[in-house]
Amino acid sequence: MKQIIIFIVGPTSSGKSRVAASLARKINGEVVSCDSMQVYRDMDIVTRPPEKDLLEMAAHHLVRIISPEEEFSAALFVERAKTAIIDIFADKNTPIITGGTGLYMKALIDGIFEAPPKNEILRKELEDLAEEKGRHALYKRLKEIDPETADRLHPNDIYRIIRAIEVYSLTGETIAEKRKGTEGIFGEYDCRLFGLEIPRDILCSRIENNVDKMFEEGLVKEVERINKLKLSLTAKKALGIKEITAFLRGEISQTKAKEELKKNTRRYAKRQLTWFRGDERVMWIDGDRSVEDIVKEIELRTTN
RNA sequence: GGCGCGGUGGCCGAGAAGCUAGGCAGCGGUCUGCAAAAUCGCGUACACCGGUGCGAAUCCGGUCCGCGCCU
Repeated sequence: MKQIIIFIVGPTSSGKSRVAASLARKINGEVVSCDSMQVYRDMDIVTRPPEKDLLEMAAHHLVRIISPEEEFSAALFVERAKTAIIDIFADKNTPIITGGTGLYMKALIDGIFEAPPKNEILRKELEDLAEEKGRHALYKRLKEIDPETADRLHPNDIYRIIRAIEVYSLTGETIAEKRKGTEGIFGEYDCRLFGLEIPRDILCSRIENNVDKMFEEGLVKEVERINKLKLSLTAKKALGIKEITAFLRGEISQTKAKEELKKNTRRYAKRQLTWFRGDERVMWIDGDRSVEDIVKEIELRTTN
């Protein structure tokens, strides 16, 4: 019989962390965070890692493990998450993977193909080419080497077009080919995916409250502090940095910065929903009720 | 009460007889090494009622509402 892994997904502010920690305590589980930003240390107001009481409730993995100056990626996540899962099973506990980073989740569950990491020189070259001759020139190039992937991408999606060309240039194998042979942990374990569903208006008001709280806790000071670091490209993308930096530069008012952050967080939540809604394997459960009730339902649905 | 100006999709805003401005917000989607990112798609609205035109958001008359000035 396969070992069970529980996944809890949902948009930001849906209460995943609390549910995960409570569930972990109840069933001898350990939480593995699947979050591209909570891996970073020293920026707790921006990334909002699980609160202290939750960390005390159960063991947590992949939370606050690297410096904001370090780069992170889906592939690095998968590597570390797999290690964590093995360790947890070794302790005879149940892994509870929780988080809102859809790509990381998918990479772990369905696999991520073996390929070298980004190559700055090559990327610069391709970016320059796009600058000079336009995005369509790059798209055309991809179409020649990997028509299958090109068909799946929009000609303006320069970001992925570059990666696709990069992978081919570095390995001589196209993404389309590589994808065929990759598998994640889905077949290896009995994966149970749960999604916390919350009415959009309630979710939005929670998001707004959270942003207000972040300001009260000293968001501005924190961003001022971390801006002195050489933030990695990954860490730099955390919500709040762009907005507060604009305020610190005097480009916008603090009120405006707050509004922008709320808006961008709402949009982020929407994109997360789009991501998880598309996965047929996710069992959606009502997230707008007490943590105990939610935990109970997950437990019930996991045991049979 | 009289005169004038104006009422355009959730908001802002152009157009002044035929050629569905645009922006913002919102909604939906895509996603394989920066993903809290990047990227794509989606709205025929012109206050109301009549009239004149082949044709009216655009012209005419009236009604209502808002603003301003006058008595």
